[in-house]
Amino acid sequence: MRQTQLFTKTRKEAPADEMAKNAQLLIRAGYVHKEMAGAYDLLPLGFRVVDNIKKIIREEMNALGGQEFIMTGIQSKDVWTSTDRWSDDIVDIWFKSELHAGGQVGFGWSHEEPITEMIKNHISSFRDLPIYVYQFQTKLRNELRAKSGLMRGREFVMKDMYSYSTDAEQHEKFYQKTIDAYKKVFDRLGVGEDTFVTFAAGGAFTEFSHEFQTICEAGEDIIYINREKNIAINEEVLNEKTLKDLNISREELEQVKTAEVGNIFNFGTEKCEKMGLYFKNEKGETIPVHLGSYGIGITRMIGVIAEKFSDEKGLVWPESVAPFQIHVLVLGEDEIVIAQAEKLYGQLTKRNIEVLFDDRKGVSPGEKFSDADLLGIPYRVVVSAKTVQQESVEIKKRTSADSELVSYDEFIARFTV
RNA sequence: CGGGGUGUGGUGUAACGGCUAACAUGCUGGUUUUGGGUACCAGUGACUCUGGGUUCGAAUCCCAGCACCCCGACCA
Repeated sequence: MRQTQLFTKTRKEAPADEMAKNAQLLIRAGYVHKEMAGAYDLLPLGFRVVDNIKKIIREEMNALGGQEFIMTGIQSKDVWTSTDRWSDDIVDIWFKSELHAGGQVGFGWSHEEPITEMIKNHISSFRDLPIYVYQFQTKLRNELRAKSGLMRGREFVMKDMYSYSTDAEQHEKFYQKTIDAYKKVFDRLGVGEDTFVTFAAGGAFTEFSHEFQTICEAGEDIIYINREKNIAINEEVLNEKTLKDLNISREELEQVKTAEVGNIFNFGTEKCEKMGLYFKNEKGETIPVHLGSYGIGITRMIGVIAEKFSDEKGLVWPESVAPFQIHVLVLGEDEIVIAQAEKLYGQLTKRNIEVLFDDRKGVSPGEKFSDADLLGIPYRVVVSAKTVQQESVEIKKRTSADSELVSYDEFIARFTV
């Protein structure tokens, strides 16, 4: 994409009311625009990042046998009264509205109840199970206090997957597979090293749920980890019993601040019993379905990545999520130089390599460099009078201070998969 | 929801209760410059969040509302 066609602009200063580093950088670089507290537009650059994150998750969820679908954002009151979660006294983050035709609707903060209700139409026999479905949904939550930029919003995108299984064993098998798939996802997103499968409060049916917690100063959670034994425990369940169960002592644990980027939860048969989701087994008996839910916060993930991968100059995207792979900068307005840059840009795009081409005229080299640093695209490639003279380009990784001169052919070859 | 703070051109800031609300940045036009936000000239752009009140006079003081930020609580 040509930078002259990109409608967003960079800015030197972040809005004064934005304290969170992730929001400051993302706004300055033009990835997002703030509509109101806890609500951010995804501008073209931010949209591309979200898309890349989705692609990775989609691949891993499909590999698990997940089927992608999408549910509505508005939800009926009845569905939620069956599990007693419609009341504001019980769920305090509801956005609700009245229908002109009469009756109330809620705006989805979760889809556990509606999906289970919908699934009732499709399950009657053990032959119909298991079912794994997932969606990328915009969730609306009337948070008492939005904060930390993209990390706790009132509107955010979440991948939520649900598993419907015949029994505990079938459920457990999938649950474990999902843990592995999630690990792959976070590895691919570049945060695998710092992401821990964490024991957390489990609710009525199970003792623990599992949270995926990524070390992040801007996070809201405190967890205790032991890297060697690969154990992580949320502060909320850290007690003598937990330590004993996990066979670890308090002294072996390191306290870290984290952001919850994923959560997987076993409902057992509780919710399906409440909602009347049963099936007939081989013997013709009527049995409640086992339900599991598995979430990943997509937009929060962007915030976490921005927090973790950035420096004083700007963002530093991992290649897997970067809006573009290469940022080509043309310096000066010498016709030969511009022609060479155009030629390379054409060659790269023809090979489906994602390139942002800084073709702006009348913009000084310094400004282009600063913008490139702020945008944080993994590879910066400079085409200038100097490089053209040597029939080469200058490549610099965003993560490195050094650059190297590379011939045109080698440059193209290097990025051709 | 409890506590604290802040609302001034697009953005960041300034202005004792008193001249036409200042500066930087951005944007427009021009000259200049071309490997780290080049320099200069000329322009552009604000009912000082809203509504009341005090005062001869309010961006400035008071009250209310709204918005935003921070701390806490909350976060199946």
